[in-house]
Amino acid sequence: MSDNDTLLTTTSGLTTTTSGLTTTTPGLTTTTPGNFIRHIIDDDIATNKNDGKVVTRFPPEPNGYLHIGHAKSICLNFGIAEDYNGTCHLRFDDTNPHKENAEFVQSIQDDVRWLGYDWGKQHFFASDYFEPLYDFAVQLIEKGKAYVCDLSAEEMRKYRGTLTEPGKDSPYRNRSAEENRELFAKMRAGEFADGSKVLRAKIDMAAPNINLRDPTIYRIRHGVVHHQTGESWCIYPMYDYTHCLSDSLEGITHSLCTLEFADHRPLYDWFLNTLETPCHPQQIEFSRLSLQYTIASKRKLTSLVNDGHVEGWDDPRMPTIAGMRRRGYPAAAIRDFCVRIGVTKSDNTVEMGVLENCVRENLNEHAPRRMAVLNPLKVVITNYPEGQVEQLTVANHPQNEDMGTREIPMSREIVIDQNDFLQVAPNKKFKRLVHGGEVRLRNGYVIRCDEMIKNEQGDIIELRCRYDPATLGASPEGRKVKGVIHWVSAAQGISAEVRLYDRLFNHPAPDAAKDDQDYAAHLNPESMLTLTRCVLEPALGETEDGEYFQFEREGYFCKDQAVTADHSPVFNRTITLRDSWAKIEKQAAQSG
RNA sequence: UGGGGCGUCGCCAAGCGGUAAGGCACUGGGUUUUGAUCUCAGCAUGCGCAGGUUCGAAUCCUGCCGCCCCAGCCA
Repeated sequence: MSDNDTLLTTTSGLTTTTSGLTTTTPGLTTTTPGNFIRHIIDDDIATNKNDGKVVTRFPPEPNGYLHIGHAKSICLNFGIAEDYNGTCHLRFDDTNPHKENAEFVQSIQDDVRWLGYDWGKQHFFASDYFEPLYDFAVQLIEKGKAYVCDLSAEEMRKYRGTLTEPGKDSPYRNRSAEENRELFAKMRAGEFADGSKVLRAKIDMAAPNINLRDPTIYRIRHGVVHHQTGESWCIYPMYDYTHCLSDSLEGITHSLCTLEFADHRPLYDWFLNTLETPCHPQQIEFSRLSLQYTIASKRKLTSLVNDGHVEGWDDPRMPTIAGMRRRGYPAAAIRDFCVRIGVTKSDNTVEMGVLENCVRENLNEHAPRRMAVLNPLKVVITNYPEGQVEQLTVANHPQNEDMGTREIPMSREIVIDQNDFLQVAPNKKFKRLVHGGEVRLRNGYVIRCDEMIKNEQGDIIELRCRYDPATLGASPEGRKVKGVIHWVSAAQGISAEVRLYDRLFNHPAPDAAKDDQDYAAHLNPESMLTLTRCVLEPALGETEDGEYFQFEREGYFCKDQAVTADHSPVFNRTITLRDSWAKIEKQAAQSG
């Protein structure tokens, strides 16, 4: 995959439910919407092409972490393999040791596995084929279809011609097979300096498709230690040459890649037609994914990390798989997203709302509910017995009894969120607590605010309220209390740090300006807000990293691996709850 | 003035000659001890434009227009 690339893709038959065809293949029933690639495969199976087998592959280059665009490709390739009872290989396209490393190889494996896919024994490296690839090159030379060229990179560019003018033959184009074989052997033996020679396919310097103007297939690279092959090679094959042959060697039937490789297909086919190979996979191109408010170019993601704009590849604001995992996005939500966006050949930019909807939908169903106060305001219940602590039994999920219950303590002093109290209601739709008004404590009693205590600056620092003992699990007598707010008993609550995340960029297309500089100017300065005085209900005291919850009325949160200096837990806000109040507030403000 | 790809609702996306699926978003109603969830309803006489073929065209033909990709010894 490329440097600027976004890979993309969709669909998978995992646990997602979407409308669409229900295909029953031996052993499994899935509901995965069809797409043009699946239609092609259906036809191939109908005509018994490849003996009805389906073998795909996900071929990342280990030069960075996987991002949401790769998720599309992973779901497409592994999803198809699953649905057609085929296999999907994980193959690292590691032909450029200069940019690749073992950390990336590891992270890619972790991410694919986390997404829910298993390549079984089908784990390969293009570098596994360096020896056979070398032999194929010799075969090309013997057929008079490749030659060693001494032109410099710059000269080669001049000889290549332009988009509208044909190129011209290299003066080295007609070397004999013997001479080429000898020269190529010396290239491998390390007798030539970097850049002094390359091996080129001999095709057609006047081809309208520039990829066919005698493309380079081997270059010399001394002094780099390849993460898999060490220093055993000083010549490395190029992508176009390596990919098709690797596919063939592995018996891939359908080689799915992104649109920009469509121009390379003639080359893909040329190598396979020219050489004696095991099989001829079919390359099919689909469009990459663009997600609003994010960038998906590995080059730029790398610079976000290296320039310190984020804290690492797994920063919760990053559109990387690792970042989304740490942010708390469930793998199933990402898979669902990949199914929903579809697979086509048209350019597309998906709105963040689609991904967010997938995350909320999944979390709403699976996240246990808890109460947590992010911006605490002390409340003393004046008529509540001093020293008394009640344990209230509350449901972990309002719509799913199977998720059980938990106990939450209630006492004379509690904390509520500062945003849930206003001295005077700003409009008639406001239904939280106001001075002199009533509100229900979620899962608890109805309280009335009698008094506000302020500091010298006039800030409200404490509320004095009374509770109605008859309102636990019951409506109050003769009046309606519409508002419900969350709270935590002050003495029993545990302190925590909560990180509120927002989009990394404040421009829908930070990538739009093609120059690599611009995107940084669109970084959202408020993409992370850290709250350090949060109070969580006791049940949140023992949680594992990665465990997620809905903090009622606030959003979905996930326990982070970090811990504060005083050993308090840290939670990341995955996403807020849908907020129709924000809209009402705006309208109310306009209409009074 | 080269080659390749693409244009169906704000964003995705079905459709493959028989009279515009679905999702997200949005709007309005109902339920609700999360302003959440859930639920009901609405949301393209129209498929880049213009002609043509046909009883019938988003689907076929012709011609335009627009957008994306390609001149790495990157993938």
